[in-house]
Amino acid sequence: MTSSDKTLADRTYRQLRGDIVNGRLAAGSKLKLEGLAQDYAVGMSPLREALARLMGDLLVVSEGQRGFWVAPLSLDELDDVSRVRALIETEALNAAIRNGDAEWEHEVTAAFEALAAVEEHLPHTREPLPPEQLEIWEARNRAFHAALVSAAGSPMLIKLRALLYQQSERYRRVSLNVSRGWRNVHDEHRAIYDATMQRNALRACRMTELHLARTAEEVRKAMAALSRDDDAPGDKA
Amino acid sequence: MTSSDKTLADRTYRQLRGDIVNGRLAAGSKLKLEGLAQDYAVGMSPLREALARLMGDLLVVSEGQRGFWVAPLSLDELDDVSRVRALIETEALNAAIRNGDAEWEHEVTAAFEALAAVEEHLPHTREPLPPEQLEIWEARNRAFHAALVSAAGSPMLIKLRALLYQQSERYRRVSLNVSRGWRNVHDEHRAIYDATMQRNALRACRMTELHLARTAEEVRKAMAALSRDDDAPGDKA
DNA sequence: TGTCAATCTTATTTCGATATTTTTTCGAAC
DNA sequence: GTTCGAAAAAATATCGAAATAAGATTGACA
Repeated sequence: MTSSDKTLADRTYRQLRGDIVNGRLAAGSKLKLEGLAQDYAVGMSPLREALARLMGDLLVVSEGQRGFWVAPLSLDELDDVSRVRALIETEALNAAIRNGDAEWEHEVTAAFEALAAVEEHLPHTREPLPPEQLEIWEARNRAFHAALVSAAGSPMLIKLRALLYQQSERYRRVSLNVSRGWRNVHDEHRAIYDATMQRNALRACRMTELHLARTAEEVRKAMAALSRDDDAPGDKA
Repeated sequence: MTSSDKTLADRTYRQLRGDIVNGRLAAGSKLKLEGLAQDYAVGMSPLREALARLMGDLLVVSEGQRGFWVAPLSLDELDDVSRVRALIETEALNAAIRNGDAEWEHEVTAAFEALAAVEEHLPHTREPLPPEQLEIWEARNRAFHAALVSAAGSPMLIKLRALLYQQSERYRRVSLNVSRGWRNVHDEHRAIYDATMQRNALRACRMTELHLARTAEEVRKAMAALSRDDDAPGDKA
């Protein structure tokens, strides 16, 4: 859509990726090729190509002659992803604080202010965020975290960080659908931003770890609640 | 071939991956689809699927309607990959030393001894290793490093480690074709092994870092020599 | 020398044929 | 009457080949 969609396979890859990350395609569900080909209006070849690429992003799994599934989510994997993400993200942030120049500071500031504009009047109530505002917040949150590490000077670190961020985002979306309102995520972002601008790498990394750990904890609660609901689905059969 | 080749796309993926990692398909070279389809005796569909998956492994790059290339190698990327690999690998080794049980110790020991059996009568001369012995050494080196971290208890860490190992292997293969004989790589492996068995995580990680840094240094020299040769290819035009 | 158009090469995609897995049906045994 | 298993049927994944469309190249013309 927005960026380089030179081929149908490209476009389909991006669409599928979005639909998996935001949960429109449920975790663990079977991806029936014929249905997908219809929904996305493509033939088998570009579709399979897109799915093959998504395997590399750890968003899709496949089994021999049996087809493709959306990669499942689990509490164990949530822990795993969160911990590895903290490792990568702090390493990258540390490097960025060492290497970042004035332009980087400017970009981080712009990203932070854009994010702050959304976060400052976030509902403290327990009503769920309207979908389109959620999309805006997701986009700016992603942009802020990406901007922070953009000066790390390590393409590999940045690639891995993006991979792990995307994994985390899948989990986070689960919790946002169940969430009892927003914790003070904005304060956490501000703490990271301030420490970064002061070039206090140690503090910036600690704040990042805290931020990731709290997010993971929130997701963990939401997922635990969900799986309890699955076990005891109430009255309706 | 050996493992799960349930589909043609699978087999082609593995074959291509091997041919890229061991350098049979040169870094940066164009992957002409028709030619590959002939060489690997497959149609377009499985071939493209395999290439799409290789993009996720960072072994292949593609550009819009222009096709596929073997991902290029560069000195900058070598540094980048080596550093990130050290980060991931030490983190994983540290966790493995914390978590590893007796079975893990046994597996590591078996892998080390298999590797040692090859390394102990490695030529100290400057003759290049015969290809089939090189393959054996590569396989056992890979198995040893994989065994070390296998008890890390973090699937994600292990996945990323495998990705980075594969990247490093591409670079290492370059240097082995130019190499002036083997440095005492066996002593380095033994040092890592001994520290690991003593559950001395700090020392094991330091030895690993040293091992990776030395390997990277060797590759760097080889690549620098190669690119000098490219610039001044001698008499022949 | 630069630009445009015709042509050729190559990547991309569609579509239909084939092979595999899953489900259903039917029958026999317990 | 129920359970188990085999065989047929349906659904689905995989693959190859031909059609399409995009990009690169060449050569004529200005």
